[in-house]
Amino acid sequence: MPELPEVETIKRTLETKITGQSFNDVKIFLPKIIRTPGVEEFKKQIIGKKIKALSRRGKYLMINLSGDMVLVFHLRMTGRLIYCQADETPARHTHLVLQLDSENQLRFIDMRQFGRLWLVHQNELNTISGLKDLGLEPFDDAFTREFIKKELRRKRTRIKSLLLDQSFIAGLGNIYVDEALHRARIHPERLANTLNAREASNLYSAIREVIKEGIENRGTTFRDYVDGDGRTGEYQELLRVYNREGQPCLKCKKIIKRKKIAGRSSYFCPNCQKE
DNA sequence: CCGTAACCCTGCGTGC
DNA sequence: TGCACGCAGGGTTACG
Repeated sequence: MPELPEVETIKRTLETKITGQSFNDVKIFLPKIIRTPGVEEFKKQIIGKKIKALSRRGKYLMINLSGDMVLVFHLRMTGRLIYCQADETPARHTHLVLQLDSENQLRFIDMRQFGRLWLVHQNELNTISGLKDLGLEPFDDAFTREFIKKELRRKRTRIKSLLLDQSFIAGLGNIYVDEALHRARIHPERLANTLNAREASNLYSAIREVIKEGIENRGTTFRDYVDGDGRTGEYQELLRVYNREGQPCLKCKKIIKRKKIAGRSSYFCPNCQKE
């Protein structure tokens, strides 16, 4: 499940390889993954376009093309974007193959078929619901201790729900939210407006830490995630609570619990993270 | 404003 | 061994 660190890792692994190349052909095996435009229009518009740069916003990956067009991907749960040679056997669930220069290809693979892409003009990016409503990036200059303190005060929702809300902070998903809350020693069911200044400050630091460490370790491979080269991440080795139900807390040795909160499996230490 | 749930989908773990 | 079933999960949408 690619969250910010995973998408950032994919972006970094791909950009060194594909920047400067052009899309010379395209094969679409599962048309519904393309949200806009229609299949024929998509082919017509993308063929011949040159890749100028890659960027990321929240969990969205953007490929900036010539003609001020942008190819936007959201990988959702199990989506993969792989750079490879044309003669490599296509993996199962390959839904889109973008032919680059010579024998190189960019392939979109997605077992669950939840991933989506859009091809739009630069000034139509604000028509993509979800992308246009994204909140601040954890490393945006505007994302400060003061910002989070102020925002938490006026939110009555549970802190876990709030951190998963992409219109509040962009890029956090289930794994990094649980990790951040554990570091900040905050129970996932606490109401946001009950957090004191100290807790808000700790949460701010914890979010930036886990995201930074996630990127430094090339993301978390829990099950499906791989980067643009097909390599797994390493951060799963460093997770302190996520997917560790029944195992001892690395800080206090109490047993990690799992509970469904905000519709998501939530892992926490009942001792370090009091209600 | 907030919470819950359905929806999309396939693989996998569980229980019979 | 094999089948049926339920669960997992990001984000959007609908509804109370």
